[in-house]
Amino acid sequence: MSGDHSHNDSQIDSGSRVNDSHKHKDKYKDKEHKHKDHKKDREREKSKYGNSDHKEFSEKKHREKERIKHEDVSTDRHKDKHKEKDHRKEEIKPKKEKENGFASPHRVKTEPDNDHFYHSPKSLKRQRDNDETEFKPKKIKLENDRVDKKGKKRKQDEDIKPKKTQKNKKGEVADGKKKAKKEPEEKWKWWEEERATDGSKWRFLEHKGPVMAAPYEPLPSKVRFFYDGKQMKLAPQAEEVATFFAKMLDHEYTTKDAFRKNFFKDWRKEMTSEEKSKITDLKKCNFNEMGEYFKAQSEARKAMTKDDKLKIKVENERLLQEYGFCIMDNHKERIANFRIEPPGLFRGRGDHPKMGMLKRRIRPEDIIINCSKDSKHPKPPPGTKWKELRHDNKVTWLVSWTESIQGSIKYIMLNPSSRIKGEKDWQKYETARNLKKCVDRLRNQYREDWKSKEMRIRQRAVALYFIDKLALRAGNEKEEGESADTVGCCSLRVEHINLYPEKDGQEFVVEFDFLGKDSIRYYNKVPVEKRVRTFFYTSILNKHLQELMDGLTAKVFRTYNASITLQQQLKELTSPDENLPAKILSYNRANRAVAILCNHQRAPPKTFEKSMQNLQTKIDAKKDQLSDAKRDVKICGYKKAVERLEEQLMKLEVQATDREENKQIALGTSKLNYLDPRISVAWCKKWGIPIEKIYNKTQREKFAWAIDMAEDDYEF
DNA sequence: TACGACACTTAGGACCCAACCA
DNA sequence: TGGTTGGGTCCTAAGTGTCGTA
Repeated sequence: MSGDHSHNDSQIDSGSRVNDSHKHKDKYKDKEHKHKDHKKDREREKSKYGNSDHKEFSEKKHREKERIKHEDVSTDRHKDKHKEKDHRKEEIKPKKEKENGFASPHRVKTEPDNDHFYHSPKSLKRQRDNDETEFKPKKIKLENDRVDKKGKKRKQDEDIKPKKTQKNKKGEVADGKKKAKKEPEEKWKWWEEERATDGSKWRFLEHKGPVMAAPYEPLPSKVRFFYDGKQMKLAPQAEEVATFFAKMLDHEYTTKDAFRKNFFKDWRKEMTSEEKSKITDLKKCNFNEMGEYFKAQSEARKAMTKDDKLKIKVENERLLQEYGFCIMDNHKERIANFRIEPPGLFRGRGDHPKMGMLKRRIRPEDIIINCSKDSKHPKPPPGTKWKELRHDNKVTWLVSWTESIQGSIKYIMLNPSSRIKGEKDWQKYETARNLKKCVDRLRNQYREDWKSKEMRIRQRAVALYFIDKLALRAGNEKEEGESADTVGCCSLRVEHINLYPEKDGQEFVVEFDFLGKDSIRYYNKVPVEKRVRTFFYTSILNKHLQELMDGLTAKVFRTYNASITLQQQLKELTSPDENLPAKILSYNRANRAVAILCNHQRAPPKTFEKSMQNLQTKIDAKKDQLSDAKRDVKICGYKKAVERLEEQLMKLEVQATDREENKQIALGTSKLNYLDPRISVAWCKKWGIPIEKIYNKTQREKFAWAIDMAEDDYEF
């Protein structure tokens, strides 16, 4: 271990190790490599489909037995090691404990109830026939499909036997045409139907293929490019790439060395040999006229007449209707991204070594189409061919291609509101709920493992402890130089942590300071249990986790801890006598607690200070009005007016608090990806909050399953 | 068992547009 | 009526985790 950890030596156990350099990773690979046990995987795949149906147990309550608070003692502004984004991080992460008793990162931990609480996973088990070779929809059900009512929830053992087919089950394909028309408002409740158990993702898939990027339109001749002060006409290929740069002139990217270097290198590849011999220095290139031209175009677009704007809208709508939906297993489903990514310059995040490289244009010849054999296949644009036409129902994607920067595969897939995504999401939260029932056992075990004689085990246990306690990401290995230098729990290196036997009056403090996903800084100082002063594990934990609980991986801890924190915070923060805005503030605060835990940040809005000022002005004005009204009430008795003003003032103040607290925190990511929506739905039902106050339309579509199935007593 | 390819989820920022306000 | 604001949507990068193969 050659790493520079001398500053920590006094605290570091002789067996300890933080990944000290990429070079040393390999050393550990031999021992801690990933394991594959296919048989086990298959078994897991099977059992995964059946998790507990919470409905069955909603009567039973979990008792909170233990609450471990990990206060965040960190308030220090820290070193300017990381620039840019770091500053915003700096201000939000080391939050002091707030009035709601919440400190970042907040932990609320509960003990598992007895295992009987969770029933066998039959209830979610659904099957499709495996032997049905010809599954062709005779009737396509739109979103407004009618679903036979069979009570609110499926019963525990109702689906043990495989249903013949969806159509048989509902009897709709054969005879249900009229029914479908009768109740057009009713949405398809896929969550009341059976699931495939054979690993297939669909039985029938038909779509129109992707919308290709618009072809390049050469610049009008009046828009000139100058090299070394002299006008120069570029051939279309080089010109197109030049316009990518010109469109970004106002962006900071174009000042960065790596961006310029990568761009210039790739641009030259697109030049004719004559252009290549002339254009040898990016500094001598003048793209200003191009830049101005695009600015003017965008201004013109903004200034278009209503009519012209409407025409564009109509055309977009037409494209959406034509390409934005597919037919999957009898149902029309929305596609998430049906457009092929247009060419441009790669905008990696953080200090990305490939920023500025040319993202080349994707042609039909690069595109793989996936659909049913017996569907109407999408046609490539005239005179072209798809790279491949595939019929793989073991995957969910409709279209794929390989991008030119990292060589990774891009996909067109379905919208979050689709059955295929919803089922997976539901299952994710069920796995997290399974973790809830054994989390204490796991916690006891990793604490035991800290004492292990084997360094490997100690490292693994400490990594798990931090993944659990701090909701860190796993931190998979990455190829050096291929992307920004970011890390997660298992790829932390010595320079990312400091250990203090005592700091700010606390014993055993670990200070984390590293760039995580998207180069978002993670800064945190945490007091830890004594034994945890030392070691980190450098390789994949998931094998171990899999042994501890079926379906358990490192990221399940994030989901679990996020959801349990929301539930706990909602209980703590909601007071029955609060009015609606105050309750929503409480919800947002609970949501915020999770966002802070998961380190979800955003750049403060550019107009933040100003908009806060405006709001304050309004508040002041309202206060004046109120005191005037209070004076008048004595004379004229307009009590109602005073009450109204008080309420208005309260609303404004709540709004200001909420906005201030939210300055650098992004709530959306946790809401969309980590919080079991049934917790929010139950909370809304319990307190009579309209669900629209918590979820917008898109979110309601995504979480339709949860809105339908969760009652006010749902327990995560 | 090691590794690369692949599939899919999670993520923040850009952009658009409707509501609101002066 | 024009400008501003902020929520919602789109975009696509950047993660996690699994699978197939040698």
